[in-house]
Amino acid sequence: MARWEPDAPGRLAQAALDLYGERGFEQTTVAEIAARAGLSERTFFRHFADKREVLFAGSMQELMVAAIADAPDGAAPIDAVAAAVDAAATLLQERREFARRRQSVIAANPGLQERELIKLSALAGAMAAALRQRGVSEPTASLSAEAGIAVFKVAFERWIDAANQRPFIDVARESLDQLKAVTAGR
Amino acid sequence: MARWEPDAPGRLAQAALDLYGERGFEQTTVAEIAARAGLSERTFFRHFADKREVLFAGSMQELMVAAIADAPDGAAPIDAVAAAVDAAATLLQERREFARRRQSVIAANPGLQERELIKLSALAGAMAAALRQRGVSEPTASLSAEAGIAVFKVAFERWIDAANQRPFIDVARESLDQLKAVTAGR
DNA sequence: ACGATCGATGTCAGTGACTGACATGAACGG
DNA sequence: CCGTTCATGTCAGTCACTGACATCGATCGT
Repeated sequence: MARWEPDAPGRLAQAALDLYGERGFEQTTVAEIAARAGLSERTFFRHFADKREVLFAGSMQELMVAAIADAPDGAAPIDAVAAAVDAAATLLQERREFARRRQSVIAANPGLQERELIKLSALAGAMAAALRQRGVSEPTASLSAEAGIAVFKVAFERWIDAANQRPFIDVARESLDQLKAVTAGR
Repeated sequence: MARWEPDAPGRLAQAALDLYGERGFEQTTVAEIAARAGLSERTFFRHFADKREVLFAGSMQELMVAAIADAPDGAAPIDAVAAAVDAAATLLQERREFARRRQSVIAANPGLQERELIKLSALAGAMAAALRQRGVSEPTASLSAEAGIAVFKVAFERWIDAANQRPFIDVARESLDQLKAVTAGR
């Protein structure tokens, strides 16, 4: 028989998202999250570096980096980036309700927004590294990656909006076309 | 005679930058900063929302928003954004040593990087609003602003690098041209 | 001139995030 | 069967941050 209930990190993440949604992020103590997951406060901090990190455990970065690595040899940097955005869009499309709940918690708290931004920044750095791996030089690699993140952010905001039922991938592709138009001076 | 020494926020900011540079951000307590400025810990928190905020008191946002508002009527969104980046570059050029010290402290601490990112994000939001004020519609306004921030970030990193003695404004203009090339598929 | 008010500061006690040190006990390899 | 490992618990401590209340020159109205 197992000594402990399985998947402690998952239970903690679930309890945290629920409580953050019910009472708000600041009104929730780590002790409460741990109690709901049947664990001690100390164990929470063994699985997550801090109270915010529990909302950012995903694996989108690996997915997008892989998409860049797998892009066809002849693809321009911006096209490899577009493939990565497509991959992320597809992943999120499957978890739309989870994404919406999580985003509404983040939108309500500046500290969580900070964490989200640094995650996106790390993602941009990883994408730039993946581009360099393909032989793209700086600053083209960083600018391409940053452009991809900008497109992702704008598209995500439009997609998550309740009134908008279009697939993420469509919104993302449209947003990229619009960025191209903007930087072309139109 | 004045009841207190003048410019409490300025003294606190100076003491904080010095101490963060000497011992590192995490190894510095707010009590130490306040003591060096001849004030109480409580007073620190009356002037700055938290221990990080003391490094982010500048007025670059107003400057860049004004540059967008003042751009010629016929200017394309990306050109108004370019004018804003030029203005910021000129401001920072005059404070190069301060900017370098501050940046080396920020570079050493993820928490400070988070704060910097959310400041840049707020800046992007304000620039987008200034563009909308000029009649630019969404998502063009947001994408133009994000593109400007991406250029600013890349250019700043290259300019602050010790080996690089080129004026910020030159680096910034070159970076914008490179972003244009990237999104054009080159 | 003088009292009422204001505003920047100080003091103090409290909460909660996070950390380090040490203990526990089922599982697992040899 | 025994020693090690590993996920967890317990406990004490530090420090960021907050609310409540006190202080006392400066300032304003009369």
